[in-house]
Amino acid sequence: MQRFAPDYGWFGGGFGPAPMHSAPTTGAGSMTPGPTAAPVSPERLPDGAEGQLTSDEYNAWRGFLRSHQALCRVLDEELQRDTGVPFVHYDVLVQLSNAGGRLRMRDLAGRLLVSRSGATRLIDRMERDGHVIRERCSQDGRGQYAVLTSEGLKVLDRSRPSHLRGVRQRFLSQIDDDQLLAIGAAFTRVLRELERETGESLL
Amino acid sequence: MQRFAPDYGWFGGGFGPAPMHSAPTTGAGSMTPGPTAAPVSPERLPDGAEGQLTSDEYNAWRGFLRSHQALCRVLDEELQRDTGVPFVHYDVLVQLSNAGGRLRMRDLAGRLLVSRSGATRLIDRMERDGHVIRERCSQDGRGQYAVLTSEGLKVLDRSRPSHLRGVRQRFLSQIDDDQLLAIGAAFTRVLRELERETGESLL
DNA sequence: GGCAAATCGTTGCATCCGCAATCAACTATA
DNA sequence: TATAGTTGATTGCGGATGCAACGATTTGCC
Repeated sequence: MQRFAPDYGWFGGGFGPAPMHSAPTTGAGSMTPGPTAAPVSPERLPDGAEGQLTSDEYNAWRGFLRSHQALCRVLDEELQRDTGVPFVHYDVLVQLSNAGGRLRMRDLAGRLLVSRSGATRLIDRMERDGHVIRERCSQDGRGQYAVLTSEGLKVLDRSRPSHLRGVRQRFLSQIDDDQLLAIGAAFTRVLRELERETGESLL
Repeated sequence: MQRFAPDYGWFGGGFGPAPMHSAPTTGAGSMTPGPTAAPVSPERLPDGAEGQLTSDEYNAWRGFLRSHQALCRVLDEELQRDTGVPFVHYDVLVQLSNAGGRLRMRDLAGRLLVSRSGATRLIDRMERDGHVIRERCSQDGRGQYAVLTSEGLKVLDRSRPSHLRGVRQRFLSQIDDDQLLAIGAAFTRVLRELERETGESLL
């Protein structure tokens, strides 16, 4: 299962000439796929402005993408198995708890980084589960609060330790203190840049 | 739009006593939500084994989660706008290109970290777009290859520069060289740990 | 060789999500 | 105060995904 080029094709010119491919209509089929893949020189800096990634850049970016996928899947499975709560619901419980128990739908959507309709449906489900209830907003007749129920809080308290253990084992304990600081600072800057670009508040 | 406690409630004991909440059946409604949120002491180490996060840990973990959400959304929008290709399709094109132009469905699913049915549907769509075709596998009668078409390769080449520019601007250029190395190394370890746990190959 | 078990890709089904449209309620301006 | 424009939440709809089940094929074992 060796994989020479660490895929994503983002640095080092990939495979030299250009891979053969069959026309969309008929596949010629005389291809010998793997063995002649050009070995890639590491640390090749971006050529012009057109953008290849150095191997360090590549590692960071692809590691970021794939770690997130794999990590979230595993954590979600674990959470569901242990407490029956999906990762997204857990996130809602935490946000509500941190906000003092209640949050306008709009603000909840903002903190979760989901659309408004997404938040509506999410709270629908969690209301069915008895973990939140809706309450009309007295100041603004259009508004709805999502309110954490005692059942919801119990579920949060019950699932937090195991979830945090999972996060520690798979993420935090793989990272030494310097890296932790570096990562925290880097992501803060990333979010700040995205805030600047989109106008949304992300921090 | 101030937000005192950096939400996710993962360090520092959150709000002291326990937030009031109404019973699921009837919301009493006499809550004064925000202002008395207990100020949080930063850098409080995990108390026992039950797991709170230090603020550094919290920053890294939450930054990781939120950056990914925000970043992928923006990059996907940009990619779709510029070239009509969704981020997922781009990933497929890259994987195929790196593999020399063709990949068994199973391997493609593995590299994309999606389910097999997910890969099937994905290739269905991309085949409709003319970016890939299917080819039977001669060695294994069960197998199918997803094969990059010349059209697909053209699309990849056309979208790569702009996409990479976006990745640079929003991610790589927010990170200095030390941080880049730290992040790359950290994620590699994270993936290795997940490989150990799940048995799948992720690197 | 022959049969059981495993693997590959696909499909039905259910779930979840975002966009656009909608209705209700608030705000600003004349 | 009247009216237009904005904002909040919900709903219909289509798209994308995973799980379980299925048929086809290969592999392992006797």
